[in-house]
Amino acid sequence: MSKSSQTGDEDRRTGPKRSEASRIAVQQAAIVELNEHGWRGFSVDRVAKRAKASKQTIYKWWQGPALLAVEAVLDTLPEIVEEDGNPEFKVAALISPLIAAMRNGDGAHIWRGVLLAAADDPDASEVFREWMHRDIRQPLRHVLAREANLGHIRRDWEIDFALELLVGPIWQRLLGMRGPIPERYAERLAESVMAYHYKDAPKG
Amino acid sequence: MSKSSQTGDEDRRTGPKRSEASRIAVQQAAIVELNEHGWRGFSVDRVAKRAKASKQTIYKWWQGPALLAVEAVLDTLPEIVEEDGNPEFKVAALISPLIAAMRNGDGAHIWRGVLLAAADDPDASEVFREWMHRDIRQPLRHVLAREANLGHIRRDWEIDFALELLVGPIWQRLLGMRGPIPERYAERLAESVMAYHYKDAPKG
Amino acid sequence: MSKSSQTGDEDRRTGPKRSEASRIAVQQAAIVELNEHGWRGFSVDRVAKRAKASKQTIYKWWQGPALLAVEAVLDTLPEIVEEDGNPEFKVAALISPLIAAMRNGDGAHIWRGVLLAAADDPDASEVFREWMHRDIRQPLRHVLAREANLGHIRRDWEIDFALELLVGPIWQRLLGMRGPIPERYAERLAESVMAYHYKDAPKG
Amino acid sequence: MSKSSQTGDEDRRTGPKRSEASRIAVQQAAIVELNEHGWRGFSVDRVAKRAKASKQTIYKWWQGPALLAVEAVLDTLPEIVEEDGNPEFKVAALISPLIAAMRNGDGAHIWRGVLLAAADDPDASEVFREWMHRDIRQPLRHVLAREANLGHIRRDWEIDFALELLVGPIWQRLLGMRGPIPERYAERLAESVMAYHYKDAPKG
DNA sequence: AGATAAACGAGACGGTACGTCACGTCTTAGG
DNA sequence: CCTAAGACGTGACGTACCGTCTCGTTTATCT
Repeated sequence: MSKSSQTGDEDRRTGPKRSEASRIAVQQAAIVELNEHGWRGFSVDRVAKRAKASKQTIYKWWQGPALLAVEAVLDTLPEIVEEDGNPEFKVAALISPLIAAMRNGDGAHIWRGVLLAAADDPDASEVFREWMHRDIRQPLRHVLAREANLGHIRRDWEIDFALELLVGPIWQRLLGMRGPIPERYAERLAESVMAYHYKDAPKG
Repeated sequence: MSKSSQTGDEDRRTGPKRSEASRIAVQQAAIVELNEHGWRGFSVDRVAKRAKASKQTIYKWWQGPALLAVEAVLDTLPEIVEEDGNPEFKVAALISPLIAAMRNGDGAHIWRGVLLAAADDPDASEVFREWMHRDIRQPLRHVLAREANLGHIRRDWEIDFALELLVGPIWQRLLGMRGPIPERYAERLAESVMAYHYKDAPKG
Repeated sequence: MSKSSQTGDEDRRTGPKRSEASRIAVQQAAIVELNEHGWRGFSVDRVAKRAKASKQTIYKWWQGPALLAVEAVLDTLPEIVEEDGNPEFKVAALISPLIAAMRNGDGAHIWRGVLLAAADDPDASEVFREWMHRDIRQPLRHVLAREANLGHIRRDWEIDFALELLVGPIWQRLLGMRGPIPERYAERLAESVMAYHYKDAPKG
Repeated sequence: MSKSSQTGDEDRRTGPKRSEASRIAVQQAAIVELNEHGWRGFSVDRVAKRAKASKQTIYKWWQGPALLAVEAVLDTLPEIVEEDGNPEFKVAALISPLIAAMRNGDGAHIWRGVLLAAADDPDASEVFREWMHRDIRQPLRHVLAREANLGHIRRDWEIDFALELLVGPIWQRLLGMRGPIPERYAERLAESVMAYHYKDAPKG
């Protein structure tokens, strides 16, 4: 669960705790709504009605529709696991859960919504950026740093560019949205990142 | 000017013509509004008020806020010009007007709005996609096809992937939006496309 | 035809005359529209479209929708004819064309619209009032003045009250509008006027 | 208060009640607007602005501008009180609150608006008709029925006609609207009703 | 026979209001 | 104190009509 949906304080003393049932109902409803109406038609009122929750409760735990949508979907991603293999494979592994999610039925539609929600709202954007930083950029830096021939890729802007090469094309796919995501898409993106960086690598 | 804001028929015989002054006022107002309030706060009412136009007129010529925003900005892009030079340079030239626009003052903010507007609405998305197809994908295909070592890049999905590698990272930049777009960005994207495709190229 | 739809000047020198065909088409269309949509939904745009006339033409000859509606209907009333008979009969004759019109198919609906149109707009109201003055109040005054026993009914407010007794109930019918106008309605109204005034008459 | 502005259910259990302050502010604003702009210029937007209420709230409790106007004014009428005296006086008493309201400053203007609003809209018309039925027609029937010499006035259409004689002239006054309502107007109308019906009465 | 001018169809335009929808805040009552 | 239910002010949506205006065509009368 992301930060903003946590209580944060541990010394709360009285009254009932936050209802987990309510949280789950709201997030599930949010995903269904995002799928059925897209980000454009996403509405807190409808989520509340569907989840049989009150708007007050939603606004208490989420700052607004954008954060609600973004967190609801991000919370469904699996934990990141360190994979073994050659660096290309490791890089591909960073985005393959994302790509798997998008291939899964309405996944593309939903993730499109997330992207838009994140872009619409500064706070949601921040949450999204943090997720990407933690779950993709950080591991990516590790892989690149440890890889013998790419040890020279260290500076922030270099990592940023690698990240852009890795995930940017996914957004283009998502926004253009023609047909399903092809096979081996993650692998090809990883190859592209590698190809760009190896060209500067010291030959050996 | 994009398709939907043209009359299309040349044999209309009577009645006043579409007011060019009104069209320009509306599109300029739209850009200002997009800059000041972002896509989230973009409102036809305000555009109308600022342009001293009536909502009815706007809705007559544009289907809604999304198309209004997208066209207003796309119409400001310069015509595409064929450039000379090596293939990498030619590819970079395809996106450098876009990148130049984004570097220009509020450009990034505005283009972010365009991207969101296009993603929010199917029709705006279509207009945006057509623009990209015509102004970027088509020339890209030409460059790749003529380039000796890349003549094997022919199939649609190959072009699509090259396109994704070329523009995807820009969207990631735009959505993440930290700091300005670095120097030689277009060139680096072009290099990345080339690096990926040359790796499959028959060695010569 | 009422005043405002006449040209008024005889020294026009050049150009075509007012098109009678257009005038008729517009007035007929107006009546149909008044019937189909009531006064609430009466729209110059639709009248113009139905009559294949241009709005400009309509606004040239009529000041606005209210006058258009009122005149269109008033122009369908027959000329007033002096009738013979006892005073009660003569009084009834003053309103029987009106009542006949209201009984005629959609007449009630249409006249309801006229009443509303007249009340909505000062100019239309004036036209309506003039019609009533000329076609009902004036003849009514004559009848009352000539009738032996009612010669004492002379002052303006007395005539006005008689007029109110005579036509007021019709408006109440029109606004309440339950069921058709009963038989002998005009006669009963005339009786009521007489009954009220005879009670003050010098016995003889 | 009229029917449509009541909640109707008494077993609602949770949530805020309807705000009485808002209801009052809206109805008062409605009356002021009706007075200043007449029915023609009556606009929900302006009422909302003046009452510092939201359009949504207004549309929640009133079906539209017509019902808003009609109810706002009808709600200002005093309760009906049974009066003592001869039948003529009793009949006059039925309409004297109405006539008093019309004499009161801008009353005529406002009531004119009510009449038009009621005529413009079927639902408003129904509310108006119900009010008239309950507050005028019903008591009128009682008075006529109990009066020795008029016991023969029983059938619906007879009552209806009496009602038309009684209130119709008021509408004619309201629509023609020249000068103030004269003195003893209610009494004269009552006399007229009586005069008409006594003429058929069995001589005693 | 032009030239002149008005009438006319079509319809674009700036406005204002309509009736609906969503946001985010606030109020009430139940657990 | 958390929650469901939902009323409320704010403001945008997309549509309809008003009354003015500009086009280009079609008559009539005047030179």
